[in-house]
Amino acid sequence: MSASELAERLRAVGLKVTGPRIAILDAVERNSNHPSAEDIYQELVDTHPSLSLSTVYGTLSAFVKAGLVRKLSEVDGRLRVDGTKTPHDHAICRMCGAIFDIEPNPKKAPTSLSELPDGLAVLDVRVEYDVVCSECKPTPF
Amino acid sequence: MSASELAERLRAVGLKVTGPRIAILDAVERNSNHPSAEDIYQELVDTHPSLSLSTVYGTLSAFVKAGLVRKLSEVDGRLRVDGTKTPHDHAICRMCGAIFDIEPNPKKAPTSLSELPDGLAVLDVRVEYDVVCSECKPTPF
DNA sequence: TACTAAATCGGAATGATTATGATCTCGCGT
DNA sequence: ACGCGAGATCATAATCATTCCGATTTAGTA
Repeated sequence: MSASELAERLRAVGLKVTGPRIAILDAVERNSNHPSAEDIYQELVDTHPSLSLSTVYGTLSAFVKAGLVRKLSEVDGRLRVDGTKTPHDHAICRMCGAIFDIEPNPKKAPTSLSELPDGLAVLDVRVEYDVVCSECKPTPF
Repeated sequence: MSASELAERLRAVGLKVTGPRIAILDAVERNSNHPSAEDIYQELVDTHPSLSLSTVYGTLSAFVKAGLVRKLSEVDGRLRVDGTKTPHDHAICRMCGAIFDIEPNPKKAPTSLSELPDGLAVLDVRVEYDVVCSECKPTPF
């Protein structure tokens, strides 16, 4: 996606367009490995030497609030984000930390949002499977 | 639940029966507010003065591995556990951190385990709604 | 082009969790 | 009942992802 298209995406959600934001949004959407803040920083620091890790944290936080990226549960104590456009579920291996994308079964979606009680305004839904992947299978417990 | 019943539960999953473990299992199952490790420690330290916070962490970890309690996503950077026997979904207010129990709609359960690809062995499933609760509603963003 | 609020930077501070190593104790076998 | 050994507990220190801070820079507007 070109820089001007990325800039337009930022404007569309009311965020100022800056160099770091374009670079980070691009990196998050390009990286389908559910990167951590540190992952993104390491991926960008070569081409953006002045980038600060604290900017990555702040920018990701702004993106999550704006709905540009989704936040996963922490894995191994690290925040992980998902910048893909089509929501899907995740399976997280509790042995090695690998994250697998799981296509949600549309007929078996989680409780539909309108059925939630009271005045809860829903920002996002996460469906996560704690698993042991085939790599780690030999000693599951 | 009596101490001997709690002890039996521990034995059933292959865990040694100790004073701290009985106290922590009791506290987790009694406390329906999805407590953090610190919450449990504070709840028990008066009656168990020698209890160590690190024991609470280690014991909770053992309980999660044994399937006695479930782990939720971190809220405000803290681990939260759920010791109730009947699994249910959760709505987490991202403004104030409150956690609400959501009764899952049985007709709309998440992807059934047998449909997961490959050799993934499923330990647990989490369905979590990020919400803004009615208390925090006025300024949702 | 000047102004202002917001964004960025770098480093220090925070704080939940984990690691460590020295006791203690449960559960088993004698 | 007693002793043994593996595992549990304790107290403290270390870790490290994340947040906070004040100073500086910059985007967007008039």
